[in-house]
Amino acid sequence: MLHHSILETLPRELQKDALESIQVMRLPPGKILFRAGEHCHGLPLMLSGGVKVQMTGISGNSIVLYRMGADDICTLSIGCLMTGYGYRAEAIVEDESEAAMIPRGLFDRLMDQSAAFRLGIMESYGRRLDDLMLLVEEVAFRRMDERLEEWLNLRRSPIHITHQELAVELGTAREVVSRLLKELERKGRVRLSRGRIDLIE
Amino acid sequence: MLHHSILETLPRELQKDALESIQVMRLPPGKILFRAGEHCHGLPLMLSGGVKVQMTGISGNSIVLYRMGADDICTLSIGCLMTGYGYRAEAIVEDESEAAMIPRGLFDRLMDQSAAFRLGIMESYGRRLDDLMLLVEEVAFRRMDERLEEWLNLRRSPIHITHQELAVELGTAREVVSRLLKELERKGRVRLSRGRIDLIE
DNA sequence: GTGCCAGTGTGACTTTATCACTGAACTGAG
DNA sequence: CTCAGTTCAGTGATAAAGTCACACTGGCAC
Repeated sequence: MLHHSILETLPRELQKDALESIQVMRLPPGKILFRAGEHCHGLPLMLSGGVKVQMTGISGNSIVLYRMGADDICTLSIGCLMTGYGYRAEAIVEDESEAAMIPRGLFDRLMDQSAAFRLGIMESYGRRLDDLMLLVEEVAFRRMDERLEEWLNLRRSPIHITHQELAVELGTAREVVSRLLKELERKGRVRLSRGRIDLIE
Repeated sequence: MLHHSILETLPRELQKDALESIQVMRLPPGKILFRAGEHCHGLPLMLSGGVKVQMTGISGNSIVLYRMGADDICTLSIGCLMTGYGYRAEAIVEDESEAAMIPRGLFDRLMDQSAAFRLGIMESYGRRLDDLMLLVEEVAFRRMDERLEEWLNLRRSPIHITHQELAVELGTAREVVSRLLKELERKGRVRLSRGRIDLIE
């Protein structure tokens, strides 16, 4: 079902209009929502599921910048939509998701006619900037073993992920993750197996 | 003089209105435009000069996130303005600057009534997200010696800066900067003196 | 001058990144 | 099932970067 809180805020008539011209996309896990360099043809509103946004540097290394979940707005798309530049990052569907595509014309109309819609967009932008600022600090100054433990503790055991994927989450090298995990296993905090991490206690 | 391209785009009548309720601030070097935790009472438009935005992590380390110059918009303020949260970063005036303060009410009105104003705001947001994404990649993956040289080569010799300040620019430790600079001096690329770096050639 | 202090230099050590390689675990074809 | 190919994980060696501790020094205030 098409349900997103930013659409709820619209006046009844505008909402009706909107619901007609919006198409809902079903996104299976692994699907690429957009790639680096691609152009943007609409603003995706996340209805359900989960999508990660990551970027690959010139060095070839990648890092996950943030995630989008139900009721999020793909803020990154707005910039591409307005300036016509291509995406700098890529978005990969993690959990079975649904997203509503708002075409450029409708976006302009909603921005023009609804203060609540504008507020939603601005808030979303603000949160995203905040996320990225925190990430910069994290990457620049925090210790990798702390960040790894924190990341693990935010999940529910067992965690299905390869060391390489975990390295991309943290923006480091696979070997570093392997060594730190091995250290945690020695301390009895985790149990390791291929593509899987079990948290202990 | 109050001149900012986003104001130029306004329809004549709105522009007249705007110019009346906007107050211009003179900002001497060293002045703090806003501090972390402070609340925001308007959107600053940069008319001239230069301001750096930096953030201090829990660790106490700081890093420069980006700079604002003439004709820029302090995008970071919009989020604070709309959500009411405090700033996460601080803004420090570097060169003698002027900024126009757009109060909340006027901002809302401009967003409501001018598509060009909205476009300007969105573009500014997009650029800022882009900047931060590039910074994340830079901090996570690039070598410090390269980043240092690049930073130096973007300035005009002599550069008046302490090693500590340069460390904040790059998000690293003072000792690292000192050692890398010493290495550059040994290679004959720079000449070092207290609070000053001369580029050679 | 003398004392003070921000700024700088450097050794010792830890943490993280990179490179190179090994072996183990899974997959699919036959 | 067996074998070959591929992905994933472990690890040593080495280099780069971060941390801690402390010595030195240039310039300003008195």
